[in-house]
Amino acid sequence: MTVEKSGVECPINRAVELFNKKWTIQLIRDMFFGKKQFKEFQEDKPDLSNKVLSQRLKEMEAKGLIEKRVVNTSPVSTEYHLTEQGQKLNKVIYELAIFILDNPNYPEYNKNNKDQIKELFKNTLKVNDF
Amino acid sequence: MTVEKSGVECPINRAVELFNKKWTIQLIRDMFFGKKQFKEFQEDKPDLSNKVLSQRLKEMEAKGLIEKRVVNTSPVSTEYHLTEQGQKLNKVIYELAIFILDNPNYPEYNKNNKDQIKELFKNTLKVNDF
DNA sequence: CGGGATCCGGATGGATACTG
DNA sequence: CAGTATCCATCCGGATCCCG
Repeated sequence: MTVEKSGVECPINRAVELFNKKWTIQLIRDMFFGKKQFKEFQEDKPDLSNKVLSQRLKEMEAKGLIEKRVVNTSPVSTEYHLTEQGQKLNKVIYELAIFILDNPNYPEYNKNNKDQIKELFKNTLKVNDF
Repeated sequence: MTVEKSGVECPINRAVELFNKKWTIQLIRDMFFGKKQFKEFQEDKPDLSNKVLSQRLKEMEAKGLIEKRVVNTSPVSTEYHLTEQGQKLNKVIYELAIFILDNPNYPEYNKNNKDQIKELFKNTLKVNDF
């Protein structure tokens, strides 16, 4: 690629480093959709173990995508939020969704639900705001 | 998520199924940047083995992202191209690149090279065409 | 050149049990 | 609720050799 010749890594390689661990993308999506607590992230993911979830959250925090807030100590209450940087992933998530929704290989998305889901993503991700 | 309640999978889950595997994103990027041959994909990836590359190409073909063209039989010459669907990933790739380039955590991209790389991606991915 | 077959190691992640 | 500690299965992928 031309990028390498200028002496820097291709940004796509950097991006892959950030997102190729399992569950990472879904966790970011979940935070856009309002999930904050450790347990919430596991609700619709029966095979996301404590260990892996804990690892992912730490990694994402170390990479500056999310931040951890200890809200209360007894009972323990912790919240995870997207950082300002993390929120800039809204367009990536949106384009991923659009790619699938507009893909004829996924007929489960039809005229009955497609536009609704698009609107849901568009509003939730605030695609036009940033 | 609200999506699940409408009876369909979240499109992000579907997207993750497509791109989870190692090298997939880079291979798609490479094809946007003109690479076509088996060997070309390995050039800047010293640890992408024949086996894994072969697997990835087959998977991507099965998923309708790329197509295989046997150009010549002796000597063997095969080309891999993005399908019409695959080409619609241009915006996903673009947004991934932009996210990294505009991220202050990657100071290797500075005023000297950032705009150049952005232009390169914008032109190569033809972001405004589709 | 474009792969297939085998072999094998390390990394990843899931299950379970336990703790503050 | 939010994790930690262990154990274990699997899977993924790299190396090597081989073939048309």
